Parts: sequence; structure tokens; C-alpha cells
Amino acid sequence: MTIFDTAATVDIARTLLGATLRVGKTAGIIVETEAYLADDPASHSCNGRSRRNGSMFLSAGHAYVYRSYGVHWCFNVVTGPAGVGEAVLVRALKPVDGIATIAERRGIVWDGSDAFNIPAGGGAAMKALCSGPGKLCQALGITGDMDGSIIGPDSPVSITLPDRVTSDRAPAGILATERIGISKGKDRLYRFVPADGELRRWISRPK
DNA sequence: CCAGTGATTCTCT
DNA sequence: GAGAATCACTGGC
Repeated sequence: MTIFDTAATVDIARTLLGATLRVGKTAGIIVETEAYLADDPASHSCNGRSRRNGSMFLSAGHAYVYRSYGVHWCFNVVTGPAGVGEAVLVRALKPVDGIATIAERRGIVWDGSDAFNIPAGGGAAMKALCSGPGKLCQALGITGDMDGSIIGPDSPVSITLPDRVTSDRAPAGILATERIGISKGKDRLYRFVPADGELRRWISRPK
């Protein structure tokens, strides 16, 4: 039993801010999420199960990975019980581990310096590594192979939640905004980003 | 701002 | 089945 089973999808989207998403030797801190609900016109699940969205109806803690615009992969954490069809889209990361590998996958020149020595303020190139749902999948090597797989410490894809009490990683304030790139369901403020602080630097779009 | 991109889904025959 | 519409995006102006 994890938070993915017990909390509402919108709450999970908020809780995931500050969590570490790891795939192999690459990892980043989640700084931007969006919730997609069962009764939500913007959700892939709103018209029922199909070939593409099948894994969105798995039980909480599975990965839903789909191809967007025919070219990019997007990564979601399935929430709620099996058969419901709710998930949280991960939209941006602050890269923290395996940055040389990430830069290479993204086709961005990295000078080879210590991967943990992130330049103060993060340069434009750093920001471009994981500041979007398609970018972070390319950065971490997430592909359709991982669609329907279970997320966990013993799986290729893992998520470590921040310690709310002792960690300075979890953002103190969270801002809820309109979701990006949708045409329906714009009235729902289901996109979550840090309201301020260092993590906010890494989100895909200011507003 | 906007073009490229191609899989998936929708709407008819 | 075929043709059209629709995108939970990115990168380059």
C-alpha cells in the first residue's frame, strides 16, 4: 500500500512535487505535475478504455506511457483503483543524477564537469534538459516499453517521495494553474508547480 | 508565434 | 475500411 492507492489523484499530483523520479542511472526531482481524472474531458480515459490508454486503467502505481503528436513520449503515474482511469502526468524535472547521459540523450552539449555541480541558477542548456513531458522522457530514456510497468524500488522506474518533515526538497507553497496544451477542461486547475523557491526555476512554463 | 509530426480515434460508408 | 480530425509537444522563428 502506497500513497498512490490511498490518496485522491489531485492530492497525489501535489505530493509528487519534490519527489525523485529515477530510471537507471538518471534521475530528477519532479517540479511540475498535472492531474487527469475519470470524469475529466481533458483525460485520455474520458471516453473509456482503448488500445492506447489501456494501462491508464491499471491499478495505482503503474506507469502509463503514451506517444504524443506521433513523436514524443509522455509519462504518467496511474492513481486510484484498477478500472477507474486516473493518472498524474509528470511535466518537468530538475535533473540531479546522470546529467551527462541526460544531456547526450537530449542532444545538448554538456562540458563534462561534475554532474552534481549544477551551475548557480542553472544555465539555459541545463533548463532545456527536462522542462517538458516529452523532454524528460527522452532525458530519462522512458519509452513505450515501460507502458503498463509497475513503478517501485525494484523496478526500472522508481519514485521516491520527499520527507515532508525533514526535507528542504518538498516545496512549501504549491500553485495550481490551468493545464498546458489542452482544449477541454480548462476550468480545472489541475496543474501544480512550486509557488516559489529554487525548484520553480525548472518548470516548463512560468504560467 | 507556428510548422512539423504520425499514431490514434472518430465518423461516416 | 477509408478519410478526416485531433492531439496531455518541441524547437525554431
